[in-house]
Amino acid sequence: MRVTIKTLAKALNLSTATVSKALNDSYEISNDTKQRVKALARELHYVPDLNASSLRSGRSKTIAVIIPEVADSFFSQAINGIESVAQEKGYHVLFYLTHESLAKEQAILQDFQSGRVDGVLISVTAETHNAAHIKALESKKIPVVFFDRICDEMETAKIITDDYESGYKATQHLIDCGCRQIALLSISENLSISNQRMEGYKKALADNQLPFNAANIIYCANDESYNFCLIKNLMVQANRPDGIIATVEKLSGSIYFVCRELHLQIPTQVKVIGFSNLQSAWLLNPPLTTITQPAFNMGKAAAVALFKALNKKNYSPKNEILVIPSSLEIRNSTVI
Amino acid sequence: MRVTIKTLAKALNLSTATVSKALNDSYEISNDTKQRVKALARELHYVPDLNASSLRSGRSKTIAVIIPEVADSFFSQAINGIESVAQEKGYHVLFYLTHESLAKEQAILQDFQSGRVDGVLISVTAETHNAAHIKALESKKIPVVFFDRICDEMETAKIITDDYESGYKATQHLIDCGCRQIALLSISENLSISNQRMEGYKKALADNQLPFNAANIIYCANDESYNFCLIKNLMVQANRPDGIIATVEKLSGSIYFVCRELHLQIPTQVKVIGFSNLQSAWLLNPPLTTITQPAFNMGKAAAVALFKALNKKNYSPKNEILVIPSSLEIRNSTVI
DNA sequence: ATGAAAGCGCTAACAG
DNA sequence: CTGTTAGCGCTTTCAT
Repeated sequence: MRVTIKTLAKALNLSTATVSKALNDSYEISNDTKQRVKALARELHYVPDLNASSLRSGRSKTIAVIIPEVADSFFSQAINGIESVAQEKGYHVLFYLTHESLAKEQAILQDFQSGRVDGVLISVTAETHNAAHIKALESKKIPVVFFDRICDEMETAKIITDDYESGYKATQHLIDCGCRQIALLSISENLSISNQRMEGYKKALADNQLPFNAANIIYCANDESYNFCLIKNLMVQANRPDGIIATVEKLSGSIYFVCRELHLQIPTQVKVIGFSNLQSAWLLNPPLTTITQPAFNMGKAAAVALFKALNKKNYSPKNEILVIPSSLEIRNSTVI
Repeated sequence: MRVTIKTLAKALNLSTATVSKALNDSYEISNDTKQRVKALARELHYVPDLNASSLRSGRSKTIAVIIPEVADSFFSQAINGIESVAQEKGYHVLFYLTHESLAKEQAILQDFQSGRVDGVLISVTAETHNAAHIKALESKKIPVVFFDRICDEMETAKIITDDYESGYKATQHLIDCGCRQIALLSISENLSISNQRMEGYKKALADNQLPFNAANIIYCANDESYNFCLIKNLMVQANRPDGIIATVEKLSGSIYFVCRELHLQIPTQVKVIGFSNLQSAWLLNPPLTTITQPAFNMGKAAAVALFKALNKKNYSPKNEILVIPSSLEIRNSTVI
C-alpha cells in the first residue's frame, strides 16, 4: 500500500490536517509533533503526491523553458544556468523546443493554461512578431521572463546581452582590420536581438563613413543547405564582401564551409566573426573570432528573476531589462 | 471565472461525467454530444486541469529525461530526438542534469515517487555503479528506459550504440595509420560504455599483436583543467603515445589544447580520434576523425521504447537492447 | 496546538 | 447513451 498523509495520521493518532501542517512546517504545530511526523515520514519513505498538492494549492513547483533549438551551445549553456537555479530551489524544469515555429510556440503556451507550470522562461522564435499568446499567460497569473530573444511589447523581466554594442564592436573590429565591405548574416526581421545587432552594425559603418548596402544584409533561414546557398551566392560575386558577421552561432559554420568550397582564405581574403559560444572556437581552422555571450549567466539570471516573481504575492515580474555584456574575443579568423 | 467541466455541463444541460467522457472521446458518448461539448469547450477556451486529471487518473502525460550534461552535442542531439517524439505524442518532458553526481541522480529519482512523471529516460552518471535507486521506480510502476549510458543489472529497454565495435574500429584505424602506442581516455570504470569501448580497444591491440599497457588508459574526471594536466603529463613523456582515442566528446578538445601547448603536430606526431558528434569536427584544425554516434536516433528510439511501455497494461518495458551503430568518419587528425 | 470538514477538478464504476 | 456517486491526496478555513 502507498504511504499517504492518512497513513501517517493513523499511525501517530493525529489528524491529516495536523500531519499536513507539520510537514509544511506550519507555525501552528508544536515542535515535538513536527519531529515525530517527519521522523515517521522518513521512516516510511513518505513522498507527497504532487498532483494532489498542486490541485489543492494551485502551485506545481514546475517551470517551463521554451527555446528555439538546443543543438547550439548558446542555449545549451543557458539551460545549464537555468537548471542550476531550479534545482537549488527545488523546482522542476519542463523543456520545450519550438524549432523556430511560431505555431509550436503557441501550442506549447496554450497548454500552460492547464496549471502545469508556475512560471515560464522563454526565448522566442524568429517568427514571433506579436505576443498575444504570451500575454494570455498573464491573465492566468503565470509570470513570464524573457531571455536573449525578447518581445519588446511585453512588460516583464527581460535578460539580454548588449546586442547593439556587440554589433557595433564586431563591425568596428572588422573595419579596424581593413574590411570595407561587410556582410551581416541575420535570421529575422522581427527579432529584437537581430535588429539591435544590425543597428550597431549600421552605426559603426556610419561612424566610419562607410556606406550601408542593403545587399550585404542576408536573411538566413532555419535550413542549413539553403543558408549554404545564400552564403555561396554572396561570396561568388566579383565584389564579394571582405568581412562577414554571423549574428547567430550556427551560421559561422556555414561560412567556413562555403569558404572551404570556394577556396577562399580566412582571414586573408575574407574575415569572419561569429556570435558564438562554441567551446571549440579556438580549435577551428582558423580559430574563430567571436562575440561570446554570457549564456550560462543569462540563463541563471532569467531563472532568478522568475523565482523572484514566483515568491511575490502578485506574481508579476518587474518590468525591467537586465543587460549582461558580451565580449569580443579576437582570434585568427580576423587577424593573422 | 475559470471554465471547468462543470461550466460546460451546466451550459449544455449534461452531467460532468458525460462532458468528461465526451472530451476524452469515449465510445459511450454519441457523436452529436461530442460535437456539442467540444464546440463549447473551444468557444469558452476550456483547458482541462492537468493536476486534477493526473490525480484522478494516475497519469501525468509527462516523462523525465535525466542526463549528465548538456554542453555536449551528443546529449543535445539526443534530447532533440526525445523531444520530437514526446511532442508528437502530446507528452511533456522534464529535464534534469546530474553533472555526473550519483547523489543528484538519486535525489532526482526519489522525487519521482510523487507521481510527477509517467516514465523515465536516463543516461546514468559516471559514478553510478549500482541501480538500487532506479529499481525503486519499478515498484511504482514507472517504466525506465536507458540510453547510451546504461545499467547492465536493470532488466528493461536499453538503447545503445555499438561501443565495443566502435572501440575496436577506432583502435584498428589508428593501428592502420601506423600507431603502435595508443592511449585511451576514459571517464569511468563502472560505465558500461567505457568498458565496452575499452574491451574493443584491447581486442584490436591483441589482434594486431600489440601489448596492452595499463599506463595508456587514462581516467579523466569531470574537471577540465584536471583533465588537461592528466593529458599533458601523458604527452610530455619521452615514450609518449603516437595515437589517442577520446572516448567521450569533451576530451577531444582537451587533447587539441594540450597538443597546441606542447607544439605537438596532429597527425604527424600524434594521431587523434574522438567519440564525438560535434558539427564542427570538420572545421577543427586539423579536422577531427570521429566515431560519430547516432545521437538523435538514439534519443528518438529511447522515447519510442518508453511510450511503447506506457501504452501497455503492465507498464514494464521489454528487456531488450537496441543497438544503433556508430560510424567512423576519417578526417585529418589521423591521416594527412 | 490540534481536528473536522469541505472541496480543488476530474474520472471511473455503476446504474439506469 | 447519459447520469449518479464517490473519491484521488492534499490543503485550508474554521472550530475547538
